[in-house]
Amino acid sequence: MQRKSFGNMQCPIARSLERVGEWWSILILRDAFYGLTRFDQFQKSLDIAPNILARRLNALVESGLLERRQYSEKPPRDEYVLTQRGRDFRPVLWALLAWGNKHFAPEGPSVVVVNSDSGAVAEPVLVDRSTGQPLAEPQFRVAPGPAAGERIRQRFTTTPAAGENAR
Amino acid sequence: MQRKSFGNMQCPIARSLERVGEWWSILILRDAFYGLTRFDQFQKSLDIAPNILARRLNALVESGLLERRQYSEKPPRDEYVLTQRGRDFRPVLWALLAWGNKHFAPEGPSVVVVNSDSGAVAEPVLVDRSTGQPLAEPQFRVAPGPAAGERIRQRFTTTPAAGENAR
DNA sequence: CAGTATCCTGTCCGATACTG
DNA sequence: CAGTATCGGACAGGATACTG
Repeated sequence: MQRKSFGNMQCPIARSLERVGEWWSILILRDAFYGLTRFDQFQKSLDIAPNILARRLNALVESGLLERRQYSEKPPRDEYVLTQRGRDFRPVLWALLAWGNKHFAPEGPSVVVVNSDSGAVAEPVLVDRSTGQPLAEPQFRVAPGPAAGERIRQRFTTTPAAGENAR
Repeated sequence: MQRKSFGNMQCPIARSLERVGEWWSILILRDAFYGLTRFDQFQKSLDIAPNILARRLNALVESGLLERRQYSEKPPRDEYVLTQRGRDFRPVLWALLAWGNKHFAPEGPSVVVVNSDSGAVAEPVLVDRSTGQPLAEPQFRVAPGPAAGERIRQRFTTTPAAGENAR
């Protein structure tokens, strides 16, 4: 990890982890989605050391997930807002939320996704956009894409359970 | 993180991160979904030090994501297979995959989700199971659930953009 | 208020050697 | 093959003090 390339960097999952692999990064994004934008809002919310917060915030800006925006000039003040790339991260967050609720909340969920109008609790499911089918196995699986290099292609031809899941 | 509680541990996202917060954990799960089960398969695939692999594998077993299963007795041999809890993690992985493909694959995707039968490339979208509506803002938002404690409840009443997203 | 500058610690991780 | 045992390095993260 860190800068050492990390397995096969062609893998989109590994690439994603390059940007949000640290704990705080994801929690900061969670709070950004919640509407927090200012340094000290994050700090209070997360109870994180200021230097660490600054470091993670900078990393997120460099990765293009957050954008620094000056909201005051007299005393120069910056706020951090989600970019499109950052906003696109929400499904990951909500998938994580759904998984956590299902498996690590014996007392019931403390945070849920709801319909803003009706207030009805939503149950997040991953589906294929065009067909609407739930993305479950064995109906769906991962496969090499058009830009797959040799290394990735091999994984799908030489390994024991190519396409099948471990049972 | 580590054992220091980590912000608000009632948050399902934080709880999830407790189990899969480390880089290798997620990559190991990715490979487990791919069908790998044996120690040295993971090691070769990930190019990870054996002691680290053992550590992460044990953590995953302790968290109930993987299950150790003896597949040979003469020489005792264990393999690691996904539990139900582990299999439920797939949406997170695929959301991560979709996000990586969209934002960090200028040359096009190297790995995609496909329909096993037709081979058609699927586009993962998070929707509400009962209504089928895409889980996007501002139609949907997070809200305190039935088991929300005081601290969580406060976040949704006292902060600037309760329910709204940063624009 | 929004950070920066230091110093320190924990531990994640890498490399290597060894074993049933 | 499936790990365990050690040693060391890098860095995330914590605590604290300071500044425009």
